[in-house]
Amino acid sequence: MKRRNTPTKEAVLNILTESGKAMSQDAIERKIAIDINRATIYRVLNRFCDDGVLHKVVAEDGKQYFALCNGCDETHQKHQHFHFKCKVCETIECLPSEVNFSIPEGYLVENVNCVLTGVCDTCS
Amino acid sequence: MKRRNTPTKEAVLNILTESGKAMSQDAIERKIAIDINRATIYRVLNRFCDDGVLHKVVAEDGKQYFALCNGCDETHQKHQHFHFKCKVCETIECLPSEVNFSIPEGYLVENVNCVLTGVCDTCS
DNA sequence: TTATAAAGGCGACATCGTCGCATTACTTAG
DNA sequence: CTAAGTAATGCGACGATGTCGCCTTTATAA
Ligand SMILES: [Mn+2]
Ligand SMILES: [Mn+2]
Ligand SMILES: [Zn+2]
Ligand SMILES: [Zn+2]
Repeated sequence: MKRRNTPTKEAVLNILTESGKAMSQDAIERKIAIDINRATIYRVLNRFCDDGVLHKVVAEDGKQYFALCNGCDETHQKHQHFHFKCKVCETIECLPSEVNFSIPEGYLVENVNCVLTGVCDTCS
Repeated sequence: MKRRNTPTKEAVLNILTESGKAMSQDAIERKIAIDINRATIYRVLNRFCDDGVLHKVVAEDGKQYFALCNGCDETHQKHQHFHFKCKVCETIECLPSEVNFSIPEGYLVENVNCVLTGVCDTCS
């Protein structure tokens, strides 16, 4: 299963790089120049997640948002940082703040999904 | 808008009290004795959330889970504790571990949604 | 250039949560 | 106790989301 380079991959990655935020499929589709099928965008995004290029966040709206892995922990496959979703501008960004928690004996944590919702600095 | 006492309300609250976990609409519908419409269950749950009886958690599957407010923040605005979802038994529970974070200047946090996913002690 | 298989387009599907509207039933005033 | 007022419910429908199957297209290497 070797990856191939396609215009779609490149376009999606460019959008996410330029924005610097976590974006949903529909936001990417709206922002992207070329016309890409919805299912294809999801497949591209999920492939990037599998390859450790992106990571996925599920917000309170139940939607999936995808962001570049900048300094994410690759060895543990965890992205243990907080995310912030502004309810005004609707953008989601990765916060530098790390997630720290304690769990009961015998529990095994495999993934972390932490989203704070509110108003960002530019919107307040 | 005064609340009324109905068999539906009571049944839903009983289910959630007995389980002691956070439950989704479909799980409640499956567990409940009487037959209640899907939309009605959601309306009951959302009303309970408005009244501060329940709180809502969105898991990585994008679904909403509802749990009793036991010792939640008295303002009923924030429920700043972690939640754990076992990928084996699919149950979600409220953890005692509080959510602590630092946020950039000018940001205002209004809600917290933190879900850890993995395997619980009974399933491991 | 050609064979191989990864990637994309398209349609379909299941799920989830909400809404509008007509009906039911809880509450309370009388 | 009865009846009016209105909260709550049932039902159908809807839009949004994410995935899958199948066939076609295309990137890549032999
Ligand atoms: Mn992130
Ligand atoms: Mn909780
Ligand atoms: Zn904002
Ligand atoms: Zn379990």
